[in-house]
Amino acid sequence: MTQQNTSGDLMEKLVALCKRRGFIFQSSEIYGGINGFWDYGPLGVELKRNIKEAWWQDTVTKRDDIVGLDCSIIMNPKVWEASGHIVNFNDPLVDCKSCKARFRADKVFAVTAKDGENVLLQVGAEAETDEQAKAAAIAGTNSKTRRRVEDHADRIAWEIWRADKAPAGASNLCPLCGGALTDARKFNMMFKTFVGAMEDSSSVAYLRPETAQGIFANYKNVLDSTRIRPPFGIAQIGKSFRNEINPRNFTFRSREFEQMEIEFFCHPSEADKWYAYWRDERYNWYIGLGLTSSKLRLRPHEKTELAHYAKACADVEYQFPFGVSELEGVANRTDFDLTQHQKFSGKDMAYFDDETKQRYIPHVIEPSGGCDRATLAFLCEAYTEDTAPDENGNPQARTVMKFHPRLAPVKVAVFPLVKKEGMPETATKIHQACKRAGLASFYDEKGAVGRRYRRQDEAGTPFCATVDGQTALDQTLTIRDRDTLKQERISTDKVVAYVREKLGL
RNA sequence: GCGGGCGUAGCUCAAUGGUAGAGCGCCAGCCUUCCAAGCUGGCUGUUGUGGGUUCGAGCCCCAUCGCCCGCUCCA
Repeated sequence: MTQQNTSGDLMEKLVALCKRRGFIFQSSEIYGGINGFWDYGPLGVELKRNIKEAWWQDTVTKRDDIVGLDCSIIMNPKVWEASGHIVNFNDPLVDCKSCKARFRADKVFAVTAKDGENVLLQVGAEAETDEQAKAAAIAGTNSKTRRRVEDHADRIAWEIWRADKAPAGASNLCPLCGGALTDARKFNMMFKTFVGAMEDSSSVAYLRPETAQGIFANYKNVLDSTRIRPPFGIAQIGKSFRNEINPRNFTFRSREFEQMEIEFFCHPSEADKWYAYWRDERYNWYIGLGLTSSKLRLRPHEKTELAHYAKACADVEYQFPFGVSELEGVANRTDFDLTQHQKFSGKDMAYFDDETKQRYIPHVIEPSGGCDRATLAFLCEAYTEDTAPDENGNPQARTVMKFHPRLAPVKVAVFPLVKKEGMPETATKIHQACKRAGLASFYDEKGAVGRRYRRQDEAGTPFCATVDGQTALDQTLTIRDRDTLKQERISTDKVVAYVREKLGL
């Protein structure tokens, strides 16, 4: 409890800082906001762009076996029929909490037989009517119970209800394993819209709930338009939409979010190998960008946790202040998706290997990461409170965002120590040189230099270059490290090279 | 979705049912030769929104939106 209160404070501070410094705003805030949607401000958009750029560099640009793609958000609705997203869209469903089986709520009944206060029988049954449910319940029980029910038929009180009409507080039972079922609900998780001006059933379309299906739908196009061959991957970054019942935890569960997904196609016999490869590769990617390994976990899914299409799955999880939650899932989706699309589209999805003369539908390993979740994790990781000495040498509280330099929204800030003696002019020139060199640079001459340092600390700027009295004499300035507060004197014309080297560029 | 808490200036918070305030920040200047607190002046509100009660509502009532916490959920 204490820990959660502390954590809550940390999250509150982070949310406040994000708003104050322009990382993240609530969407449509002037109209009272809208639940589950968020905007990235000037610093936030730079941070998020840097994360996406790092991902693209590391998964596409630096590799020979992955190509990129950018699909439309709205696709032919048949895509979602094939993927399974649209199944039973309008029917209330219940899920078994134990065995994960799913049923239409109007086809599952709870049957209870009571002899006075004595419950003889309480089961779930798949059926169309009350009578069928009762019959199924009797048929499914053991012979002893069946005899008691039949012998005392006149004393037995039957309670039978449909899963979507359960009395308040009553829970339904799984017809297969006897486990508890969730409440009945509609899975209208996809945002629905209409293509064209007419709003009728023939024009219904959906905002994609994942970018993956666009990749599967283009798998043939990529094979035919490039000379890439399995094992190979297709990567995409893009927005997806899910009408989450309960958005929560700042940007963590949003209704509009950005995904970074790879679908990696390989021979079925190599799927396990590639699954292990990508699981480790993706886990290490986050560590390389500064998430500490003690807060990062790689958690393999239990068999019962696996979705129907997955043979194996592991989550990269991060210990957020509000709990351990998923950043990315790496799944072995087998040939499920391509087979589905082959079935629904009638197009052949098999790949013919000229060397082995073998024809097969590739299996797919899917590393699927949440860009906004990664951004939030990097924000949480970066948030640090420490102390720095003030002008009298007394320690003062300091808030600093310790972003990995590669992700920092601003790479370098350039200051004149004081606003006179030509220092602003010199500093401006250096600032301009940094910008020309492609470094995100910020110029500030307002107020005391200590205040400017602190402002940059909150923005997470790794380096501050300060022009002082000595600059005019020997063309050197001080460059200050965000984390250590240490300063070095370097030549004014070395600022770009210095920052680049520290960024690892 | 259920239960609880909260919503006042950019931020943190005050204000018996009776004239909406403070600190910080921000802006303009001054002073400042290296780590936020010096000086002068200035800006800021349909008290989340909509109704209702009242002579009078930031305060009481209802609804609604949003945020936080706990359950639930996350094919």
